[in-house]
Amino acid sequence: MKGKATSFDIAHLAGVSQSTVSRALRGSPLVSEETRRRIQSAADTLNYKVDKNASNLRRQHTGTLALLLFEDPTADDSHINPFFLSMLGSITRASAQQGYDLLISFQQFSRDWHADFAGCQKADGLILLGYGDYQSHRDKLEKLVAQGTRFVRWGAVLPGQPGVSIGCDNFEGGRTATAHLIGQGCRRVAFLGDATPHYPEFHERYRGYADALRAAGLEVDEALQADAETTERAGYEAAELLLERGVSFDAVFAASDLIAIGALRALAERGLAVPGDVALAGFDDIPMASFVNPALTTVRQDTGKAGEVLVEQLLRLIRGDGAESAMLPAELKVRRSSLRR
Amino acid sequence: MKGKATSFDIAHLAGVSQSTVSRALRGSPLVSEETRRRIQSAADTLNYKVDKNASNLRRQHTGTLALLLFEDPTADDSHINPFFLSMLGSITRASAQQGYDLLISFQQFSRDWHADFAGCQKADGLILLGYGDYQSHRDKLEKLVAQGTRFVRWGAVLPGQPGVSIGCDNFEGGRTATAHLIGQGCRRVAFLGDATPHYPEFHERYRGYADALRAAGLEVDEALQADAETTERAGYEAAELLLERGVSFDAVFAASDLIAIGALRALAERGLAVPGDVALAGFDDIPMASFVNPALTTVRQDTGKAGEVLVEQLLRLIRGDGAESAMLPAELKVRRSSLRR
DNA sequence: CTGAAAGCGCTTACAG
DNA sequence: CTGAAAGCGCTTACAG
Repeated sequence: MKGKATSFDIAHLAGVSQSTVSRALRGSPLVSEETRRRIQSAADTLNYKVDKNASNLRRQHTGTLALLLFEDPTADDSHINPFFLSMLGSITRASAQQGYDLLISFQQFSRDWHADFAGCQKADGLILLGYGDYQSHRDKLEKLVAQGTRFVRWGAVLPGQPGVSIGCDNFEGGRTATAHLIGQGCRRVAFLGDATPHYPEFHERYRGYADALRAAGLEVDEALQADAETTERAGYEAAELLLERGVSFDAVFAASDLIAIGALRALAERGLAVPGDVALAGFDDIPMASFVNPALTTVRQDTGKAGEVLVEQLLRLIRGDGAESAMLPAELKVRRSSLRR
Repeated sequence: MKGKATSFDIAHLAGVSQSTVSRALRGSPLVSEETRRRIQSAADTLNYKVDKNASNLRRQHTGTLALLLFEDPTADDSHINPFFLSMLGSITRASAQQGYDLLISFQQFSRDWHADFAGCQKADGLILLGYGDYQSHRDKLEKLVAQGTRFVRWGAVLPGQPGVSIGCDNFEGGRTATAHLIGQGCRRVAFLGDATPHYPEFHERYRGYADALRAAGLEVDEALQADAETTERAGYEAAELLLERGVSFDAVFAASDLIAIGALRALAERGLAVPGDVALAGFDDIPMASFVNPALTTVRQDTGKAGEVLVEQLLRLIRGDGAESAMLPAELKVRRSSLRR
């Protein structure tokens, strides 16, 4: 095969000007049916495809969305967090449905990522996904806003945040899960996960947890909380820490399923039965959650819906329609790990 | 902020020509250190980024790789096959490491995908990932080759295939898993999964299965095979079919973990104990495999390695170095689901 | 409805 | 080591 066909080649073949080829192929109503047909068939025989780079350069637009996936550098890098993987799938689908390509890029929190994508014309807009220290994140978000970069982020939805955020109702999720554990007769409910404003999603879950405890007339005991990022290992270690502290507890609410699954292993190794000795609940409803033994009670985040909303709001931003932050419902999924009666 | 800065803006600011700016920023050795510094600092203050579209158009290159993910349209579309998700993660990482962006695109087998990416300058090369009917796939692969499109595919590695294929040693994986089941004392080993050349990966696993049976002096009984695509539901249904046939079996080798997990559920519902009544093994080692109860014996495909090799070979193709098909080792992971003694 | 022409923002021979 | 100029392949006012 010789070099790629251009619009000039097909103009020549169809006996029209190159401008008309361009118009015809972009579906302009200005072109007559007959001309359009001739051009189309010429394009087909030459196997012509519009050059995206040229088209994008001219139109100042890319037709692609970029997904920036942040991973905590301390996470064991063998596997991506399954929750994000699930989001990735749903975002990919949603973009495709809207006719956009999706560019995926892994980023580390520390890096100067905010500059990399803003204005280099790789994408019309950005989707930010990932946990991590929000305080350090925030500056970059503000720069993004200042630069006029279109972006939406997945995360906690709180007042005063820069840009558009989509997230689930972490507070309500935490509250419901904890209330459920209390409803099972538990009185000493531990919380596994970071509980500071640095990690707003976990913090909201923690606030919901504390709220449920107080509503039941129970004390919020700091000795019952242990930090953990979202990995199985961190969950395992946090549970061990709790055990070593010697505080008594009859339930664990983990800020994520991965943490819960790690805790489950730690508890089993100490001979503690779930749910018999300790009732357990997680957060996310990753695919694994229903397969562990016992099946894990958790708060489901609807990743399918999340992807749709993220893409939809980003496209609104791109079109200049104005987008809004939104909070998606979190749904308690009761499984065996928390059923004590 | 006003419109984006161009190379002319920074040329003006640095007091040089636009060509020099371009050279300096691309790291040409022709530019003096001092000039380069001045240009760099001008670029920094104007927050200048090279426009990818323009650069790519001029250089006739994109700096991005496209991943075409094929999903069987009959699969329940709530979740992507976890094995592919894992591959996706590893491919993303590997591309990033090589300085390439990754464009992800879901495709249906039926669609005319082969034309969509070839020559439209969206990507320098293609990675094809997904199961499905190979026969219908094949024509398109041949067209891709004819068009000179650079691509590598994940799949069975067999003689006479168009293009470069990377896959794991499916035959050996199937053989080892089956031999292990036989070693556990099983004599009637069922195979769950399509076993025709239309699905070459499964077919290879089936051939390995049959080989192990014969090597042990056991008969290959067609009544012990049931078709299934890679979903939990299909695995469940295939196991049910087997049960309804009334044939006796004391082990199941499933062509994928998802199939195995579905079978596990079907067996449990009939009151059959795994591994007590039926020993079970799968293929892939998806994250879930170690979390089901009992933990699933399986053949591990090293997705991390797979992504690296795929990207590496594709880049060789792009550079014109010539790439070769390669078969990666498959490793048996023995867990509780197959241990009868 | 169609064509001639400008221009999107770069890269890279060519000339000095 | 640097600059002036051509050109990558389109899209889109402008003129007819």
